[in-house]
Amino acid sequence: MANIANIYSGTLADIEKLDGPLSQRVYTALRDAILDMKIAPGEVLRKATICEQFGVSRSPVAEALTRLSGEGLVDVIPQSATRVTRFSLEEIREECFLRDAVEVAAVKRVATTRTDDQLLQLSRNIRLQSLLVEDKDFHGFFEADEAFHAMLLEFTGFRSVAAIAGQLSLQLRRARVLILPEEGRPAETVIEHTAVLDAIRAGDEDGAARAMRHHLGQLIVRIEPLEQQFPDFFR
Amino acid sequence: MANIANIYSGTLADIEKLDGPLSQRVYTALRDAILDMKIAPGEVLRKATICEQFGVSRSPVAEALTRLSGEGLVDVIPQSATRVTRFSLEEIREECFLRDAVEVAAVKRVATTRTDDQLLQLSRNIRLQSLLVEDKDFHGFFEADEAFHAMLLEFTGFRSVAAIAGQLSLQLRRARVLILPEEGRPAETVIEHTAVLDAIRAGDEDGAARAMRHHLGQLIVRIEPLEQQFPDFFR
DNA sequence: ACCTGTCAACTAACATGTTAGCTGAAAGTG
DNA sequence: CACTTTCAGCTAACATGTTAGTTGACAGGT
Repeated sequence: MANIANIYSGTLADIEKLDGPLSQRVYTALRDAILDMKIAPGEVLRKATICEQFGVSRSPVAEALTRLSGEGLVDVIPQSATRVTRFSLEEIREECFLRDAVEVAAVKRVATTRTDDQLLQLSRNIRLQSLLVEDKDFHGFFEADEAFHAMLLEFTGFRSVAAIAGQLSLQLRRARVLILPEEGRPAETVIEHTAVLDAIRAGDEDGAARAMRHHLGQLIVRIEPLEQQFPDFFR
Repeated sequence: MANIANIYSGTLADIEKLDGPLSQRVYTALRDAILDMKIAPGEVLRKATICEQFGVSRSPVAEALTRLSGEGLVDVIPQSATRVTRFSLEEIREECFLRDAVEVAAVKRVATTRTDDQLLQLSRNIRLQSLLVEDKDFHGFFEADEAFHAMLLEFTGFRSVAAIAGQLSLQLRRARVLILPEEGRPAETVIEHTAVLDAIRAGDEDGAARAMRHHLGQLIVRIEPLEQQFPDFFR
């Protein structure tokens, strides 16, 4: 007999397996679940329920929710409720703009500074992407895709720019989970990634920028139809 | 008899004057004090002391510190202490890179989309900057400078891109307070802002980008010497 | 039937008691 | 004297009791 209050039960990671402070573990578990769309946008998160599920008191849960709220992953309605943030196309377009600005700048820089080792790592990653597409391992492909972009950001020489830039486009990352299974898109993505890498290898700053801009531009046109497809997830 | 624990007493805004939840008021007061360098980098923030100063309990203070920690404005050392984050040149260079990426992208866009009203607002702001420099009102100038950049970001048409981009360069904003009184710099800044505006008015996308890149590039060369000048503020 | 005020139930927000982990000084040891 | 070890004191972290604001259902008036 499924309890309505526990509809996302079992989708949360076991915090026993993580280490560090309780609040950190609760935060990580909730964040992962939200980013992977295991908890639907709009769904209510009750402090008391979360406490029971993790077997912890309200303090660490409150802290975790505060952090998630700061990242825009949950909406706290004062004295009333806490919900997983719904998508807003306006906000997603903004994130696309920012992501484009940062990743294009990164790729221009990398095109002029890249080392042989970096080129090797990137091309290895792309070969991995191809294999995962062949195997139809979409989850694995998603991770390799993220790793490709993260590598480009890291290769700017700014150690944690990838982490900071990642925080800019959390809604985007979440929305991408919805378009993952779209037929043929992963294969196209690999081609676009390859174009970026080829330009970087050639040291062609502007070509790399154009290739990256084109690649990122594909995302928003695939996200826009989601508002019709999943109206409940949007506000 | 000044209490050592209260050395930043009186620099905190009176939370009675703010509204909203207590945690929000505490957060705002602390954040403003940190950004304005009224609490020095490296200074220890004791929960108990803050509670006394604001006359609130530990919960809202804890929540405020959690949020500040998420923004990188304070460092929490588990079970030990909470300090105002020290500067790191590495991190500041990163923020410069990100800020450059975002603001150059913004200015390129605005150069092709600007309306007459927007041009008017920008030129009004620059005239205000000139007046404030003449009056040697550095604090006022600082605010007008920030407003200029915020306006450019807003004119991209992405409503809250200014707010999000602002979060990217909090350390930069804090460090800028230290270079404020540098002789002659404000006057130069006005000239650089004018160059940006002129290019935007001319619809010269690349010229605006170059002008903005040059302007932002001035910042890091002025920040770097601060590490020698204020060694205690750096880690 | 349709507003409209009241109120009970539920939630986050706040206060406070308790625990666990770090830290640095002092005592012990070679 | 140097190099551990112990331990008291302090801090953030966690648990839990209490308050206040929101919401929606329901009663009563129009």
